[in-house]
Amino acid sequence: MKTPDKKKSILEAVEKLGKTNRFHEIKLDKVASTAKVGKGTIYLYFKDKNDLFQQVALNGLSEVCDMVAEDVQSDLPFEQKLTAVSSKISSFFISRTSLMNLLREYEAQAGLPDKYPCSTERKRLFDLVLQILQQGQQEGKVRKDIELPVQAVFLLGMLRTRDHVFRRHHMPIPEIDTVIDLYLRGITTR
Amino acid sequence: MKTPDKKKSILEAVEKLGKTNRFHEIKLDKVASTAKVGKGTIYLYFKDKNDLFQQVALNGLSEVCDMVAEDVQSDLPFEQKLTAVSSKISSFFISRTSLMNLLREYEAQAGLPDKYPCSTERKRLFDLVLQILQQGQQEGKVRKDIELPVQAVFLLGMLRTRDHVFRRHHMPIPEIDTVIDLYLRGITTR
Amino acid sequence: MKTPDKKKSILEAVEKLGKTNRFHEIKLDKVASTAKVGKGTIYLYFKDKNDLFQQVALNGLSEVCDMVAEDVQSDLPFEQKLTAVSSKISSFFISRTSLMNLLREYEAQAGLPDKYPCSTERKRLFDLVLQILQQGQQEGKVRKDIELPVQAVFLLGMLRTRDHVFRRHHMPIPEIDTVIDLYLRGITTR
Amino acid sequence: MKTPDKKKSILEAVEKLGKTNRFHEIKLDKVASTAKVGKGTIYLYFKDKNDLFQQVALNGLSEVCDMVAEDVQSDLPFEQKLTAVSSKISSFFISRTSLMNLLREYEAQAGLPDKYPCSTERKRLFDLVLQILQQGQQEGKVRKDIELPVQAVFLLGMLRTRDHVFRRHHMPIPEIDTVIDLYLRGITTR
DNA sequence: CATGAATGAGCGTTCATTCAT
DNA sequence: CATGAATGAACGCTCATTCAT
Repeated sequence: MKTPDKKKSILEAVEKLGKTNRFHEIKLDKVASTAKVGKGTIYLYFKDKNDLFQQVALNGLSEVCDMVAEDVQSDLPFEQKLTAVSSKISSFFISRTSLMNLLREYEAQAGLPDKYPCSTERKRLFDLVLQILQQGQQEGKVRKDIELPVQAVFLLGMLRTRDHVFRRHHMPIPEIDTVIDLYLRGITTR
Repeated sequence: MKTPDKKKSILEAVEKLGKTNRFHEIKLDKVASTAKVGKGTIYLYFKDKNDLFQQVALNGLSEVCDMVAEDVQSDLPFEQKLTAVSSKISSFFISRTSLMNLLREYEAQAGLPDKYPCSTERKRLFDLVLQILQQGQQEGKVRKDIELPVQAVFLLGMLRTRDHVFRRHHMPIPEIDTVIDLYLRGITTR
Repeated sequence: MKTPDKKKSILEAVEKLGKTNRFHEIKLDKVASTAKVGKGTIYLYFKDKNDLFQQVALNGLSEVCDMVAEDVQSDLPFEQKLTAVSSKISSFFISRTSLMNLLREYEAQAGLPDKYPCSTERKRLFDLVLQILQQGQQEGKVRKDIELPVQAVFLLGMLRTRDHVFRRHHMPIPEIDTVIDLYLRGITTR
Repeated sequence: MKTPDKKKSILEAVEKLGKTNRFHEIKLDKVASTAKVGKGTIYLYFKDKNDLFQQVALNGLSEVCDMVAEDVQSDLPFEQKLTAVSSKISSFFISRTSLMNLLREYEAQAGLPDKYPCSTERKRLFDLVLQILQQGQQEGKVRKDIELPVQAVFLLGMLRTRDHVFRRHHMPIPEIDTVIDLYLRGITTR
């Protein structure tokens, strides 16, 4: 096994364990044995437990961002692009729930507002969404009386809601088209 | 100091400490000293740490539910009632961010879907929101092509987003009217 | 309930609880509730937990001593007296196993050799047995080549063995006559 | 210091501390410092405090059993074999009083009759003694009117008495020959 | 580089004891 | 006298981190 493989298998082990445990309940002993790596090895690649977990979260976020970035570049019309990107983000959230939980746990803590590396990646995703909305606005399809960043935040919020809340309460997850429809047109009858 | 005061001050201490720490980082020693109570006293009123934290969360939820329940009974028209209730929920979320974090930490853990008491209270809040949307539908103001529970979930999701995301990213929190406007009419221009 | 009753019911509670628990596992909370007495009341009659338990043991020992003392005064011939007394001691041991366990737990600890009050009572029992053996020696029935105190110790030892070991290993308890027969004549064929 | 040494020094530390304290009074902190070992190290070799103490007791018992087993195989005549073995058992008891106290504390607790590993070792010692008595019976030297197991129990009982009672009451410990003599011939004059 | 035995600070929890009522 | 709510010292155990190999 080559060196960088060890780092990777450690990161994967954490995410895997996250599927069945709250993150702060994961023990490094378990991570090491799951990754089939000595416990000391973890400290070769990560400063400490916090750093390890942060990198897990960061890795995941980067992955979505990269995927989404491609779509944003395409020259689809606004609605289609919005739907395509939202679908990607949301299914990523859903398939890697544990990772999103980790992120949430980390961000729940008070301190770390800017200094911490996930923010940068978060910002990148946010900017990508913003770009789409700007395109929509240029196409005259998006409201101008509400600031775009606010609108962007709520799109991401709805996608996260789709990912988390329904499953938690044993409700069927709505189609992504339904979500986008709600986002675009609201709940009001026409 | 009489008995119920001690229990209350313990609950308050936890919530206070939650403002500056992730909940699983709160030490009972600190809770005791913050509440100005002996460490053993905690165990007079709570089975263990988990029980204590669960009661903190439950208490908070019940409080919102009670507040909201009143408004739901009023005979305001749909939009006004929706705004009023949303405002209450959201400002409660905002003023007790630490408590919502606690709730989230608890719900992030795998098991405990129904058995745990917060679910009941959560459901109550959900049902209250649902009632309002039903009224809206009877007034012909709410879409019928999307199931009401789905719409209810997203309202609560947006309120939570308002509470959490903006502050985390140092963006100004949008007015509750803006949020409701987005929720009602979506981002699309008319 | 008159005052001295409280003390008595506390003592009884301890002995009762000793039937199902090792003594050092008994909590004063449980003692108080078993005795139907406030927890503070225990400290009205006993200096502390140690004192309480010591008095329980002492009480029990005194009881046997008193019972045995009567028989020792009787003018039965040696063997009969020996059997009668042994029977009394042993059945007392058996019926109050928990109390004997307490005594054993207390005496297992290093310090307390003389100063502690049970020794006196122990000595009294020992002296009573010694008296019987002296009578036996006067009647010419007891060996003179082995010191009487040694013989006395082993009689008590055998009675304690009868009480404890057999039950612990699920063996039928031998008749007291068998025990005395072994004690008097040994295991050798004639 | 290599691995098995650590386990051994922990076991020895417990036994050493047992000489001056009742066993349930021994704190793991003290065990660790006495063994010159980190507190956590104890948990590398033992499941918990109970397991540690049980292994201490078990170890000791096994040791006597092994020693005694040799002698039982020898082809000495009955009385000599009995004396030799008894001497070994008793001096072991005496030199490891603390360990026997531990055993007693463990066996004093209610449940655990068979399930717990010391029972097996106890049984082994018992069986060895039984073998000697059987030999004695074959040589026509041991009574047949009393069941051998009963006789075996009382031999062990007397040895334990020799170990414990005399020292506790500051009496000189009788010679092992005296004890065996009493056991073989009883207290009666011939 | 890689390991995992060893560590010990730190936590949740218990329970004998106190004292205001 | 009697109570039991309140206390906090003390314990068993965990687990992130280190370091000798």
